[in-house]
Formats: sequence, C-alpha cells, structure tokens
Amino acid sequence: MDDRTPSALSAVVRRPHRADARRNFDKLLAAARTAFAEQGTGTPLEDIARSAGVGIGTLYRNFPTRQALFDAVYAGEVEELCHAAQDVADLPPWEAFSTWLDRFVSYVGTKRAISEELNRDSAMFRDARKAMYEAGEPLFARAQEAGEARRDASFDDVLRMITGIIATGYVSDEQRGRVLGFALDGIRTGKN
Amino acid sequence: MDDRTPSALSAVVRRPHRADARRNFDKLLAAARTAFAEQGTGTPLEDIARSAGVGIGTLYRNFPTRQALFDAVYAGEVEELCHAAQDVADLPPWEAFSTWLDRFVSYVGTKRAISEELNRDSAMFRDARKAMYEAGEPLFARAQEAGEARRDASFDDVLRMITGIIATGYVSDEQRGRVLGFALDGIRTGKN
DNA sequence: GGAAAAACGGAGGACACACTCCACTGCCGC
DNA sequence: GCGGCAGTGGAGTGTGTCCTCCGTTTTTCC
Repeated sequence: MDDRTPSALSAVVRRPHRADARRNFDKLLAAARTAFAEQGTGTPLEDIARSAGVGIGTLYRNFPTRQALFDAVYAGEVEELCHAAQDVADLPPWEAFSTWLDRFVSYVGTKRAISEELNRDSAMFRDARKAMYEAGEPLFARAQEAGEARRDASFDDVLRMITGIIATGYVSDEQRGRVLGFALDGIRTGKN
Repeated sequence: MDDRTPSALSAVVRRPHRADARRNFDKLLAAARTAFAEQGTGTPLEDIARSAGVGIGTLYRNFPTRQALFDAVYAGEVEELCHAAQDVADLPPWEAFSTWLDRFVSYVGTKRAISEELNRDSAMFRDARKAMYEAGEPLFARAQEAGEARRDASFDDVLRMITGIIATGYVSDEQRGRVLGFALDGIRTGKN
C-alpha cells in the first residue's frame, strides 16, 4: 500500500506517516473489520483496540469517532467491491451481473455492519454508494438491454432487495442462497 | 379484554389482578410497542416507563427483563397476525396468500423490532413462530397446489425473504412496495 | 370505614462504555 | 548517536442505562 489516501472514499481518515503508527493504523482497521463483521457495529471500541494489540488512546487518535472508524472499514470494503466489477466484464450480460452480485453477497453478507448502517447518510456514505453504483449499475443496465432483466426495476431496487435479504437470519447458508435465487428470479425476465 | 392469559403465546408474563395494576400493565405494553417500533429494541426502559406515565419500578415488576417485555409485545403482534389469516380464507389462492403477506408486511414492516430479534430463540419465540406458521402456511400451500406458487420454495423461505426485504431502508414506501413485488414475482409461477 | 395486601415510583448503587489527558517511548532526520 | 517530537497506552472522568429497594399510595375485602 502506498501512503497517500488510497482513494476519495477514505478521505475521512489519514494514514499516519511514521512506520510504527502506520502499522497500528492497519492493525486497528483489520481488528475493526472483523469485530464489526462478527459482533455488529456496537462492539465496544476498547475491545477493538485490545484485539488490535493497541491502547485505546491510539484508536482514538486515528479514528476520533466511532463513525470515522466505521467509515474507514466500510470504504475499504466498498473499494474491493468496485474492483470486482471489472473482473466480470467479459461474461455474458446476466452472468456478469449475477456473478458480481455473488461477490456483493459474500463481501456484504457475512459482515452485517453495512446493512446495519445502510440508512445513515454521511458524506462518505454518499460517496461509497456512488462508487458502488458506478461499478455495478452498468452491469445491470447491460442485462436489461439484453432483455434478461426486467426494465421496471432499477439498480437501486435490486441492491436494496439483496441487501435486505442477506441481512436476515437463515437456518443455513444453503437457505440463504435459495432465497436469494428466488428473489433474483423475480428480477430476471423470460424465466419460468 | 378478559383477565386470564389471552393465549399460550403470552404465558411468559401475567396480567395482574388488581384494576390499577392491570391498567399500568396495558399502558406499558402499548408504550413499549410504539417505542420498539419507532426506535428499535434498544430503547431505554426508563423512556418506555415515562411515556407510559409509570415509574420504572412498575415496569420491572411486570416485566422483570427487557426480554420479557419484548416477548409480550411480540406475542401480541403475532396474535393479530394469526387472526388476519382467517379474514382472507375465501379469496382465490394467490390473492389470499398475498393479501395475508400484505398484512404481515404492515404489521411487521413499520415495527423493525421483530426482524431485529429474528434469530433469538427463546421458548416464547418458538411458539410464536409456530403459531405464525400455522396461520400462514396453509395459505401458501393452497397457492402451491393451485399451481400459483413455485413448489421448490417453502413457506419458511418466503417469510424470511419478506422479513429481510422489509427490514432494510428504502427511499420511499413506494420503493419498498415495488421491491416486494419483484420478490413475490420470483415466488409466483407462470408469471412474466 | 378501616385494616391488610398489593402495587407504585423514583432515588440511588452498580456497571459498561465513551472519550480525555499526559507522562512515557521510540522513530527519524540531522 | 542523539535530540526533538510524533506517537503511545491506560488510568481516570463523565454519562447513560440497568435494576433494586423500600417508604408511600391505592385497592380490595370484610
């Protein structure tokens, strides 16, 4: 990683200049990421600091508010997701879209943090949403143009639907997948 | 209302015998219901007591734990829902089912409490789930038998899907409705 | 009407978590 | 190497919520 702000998304927090500080910064981000994923956004910040092997003071210096920390984690995940959109570029329209959605599901699904905070609207959140849409929307549009996805649905509709579905509890991962499939069938045209 | 336990569902808490106490019990339940609906299950119990016009002590006497209070509220809502199933009994199969789902959505949708705690499994929660399924499942089965709903989906699948979808945030109620429609199309057969 | 029993309510102790502050530590540039 | 200063960490303070306890009030029953 280079040491400038890696993208407009994460402009909120600055990665520090000194080597040890940078190390701590990264450790915190990683710890927060798993903590948010496994226990939700409410995780005590002290726990995160401890599991990063760092004092609480250090956490606060890097991320003055819980929101700043959350934003930083979130920005990272969104970025990964945007990259994924490029990987599917040369699949056929519907496959490209649904593969990207799979990616979306596995990034977002296990980590409930994102759906938890979905309605927040910080500046950073708007940026993230925009970036994500720029990545995913073309894929959906292509599926629509190919006559594979219904035209009365917007990309936003689909994303919210998916987000909702994967955020609930299921008996098994298998059930989650099945249910997702049903919902996608409702988006796809010329099916069944 | 009579003064015995109104159903097996709410066996957890006892409605008190004395008139004033019973009044407070009901006020608390009502206050909790709106509070949970509007601010989620995390609402401070003191707020609920205050908005019921009752001391915190009274709340605790009636509902020794937050869970007990939540269970009581939840039980009430589930009961209403079960009744709704009877009202649609003589509509055509798919209409009956989707009308009941509408009911389900308007009971559950505005109040995010239920979906929040969906994965909890207290004894009471199991009962509620069972009651709800007894009410709704026949409607779904009928739609399946009439060839209107796909056979590879279970009632449980549908319910979880719906719950997930309505629990997320939307730009407008109109969007929520639209998205729900898409998802239901994925469940329905012989469509589009 | 009065006594016993039931219920009330809110002050206050306990706790969990957010966030600050500052004496100490160890990088980095010279 | 070494001095200055960015960075550290955790003890300590503040806040908000849970929950208990008990003197006071209300109801019920005779």
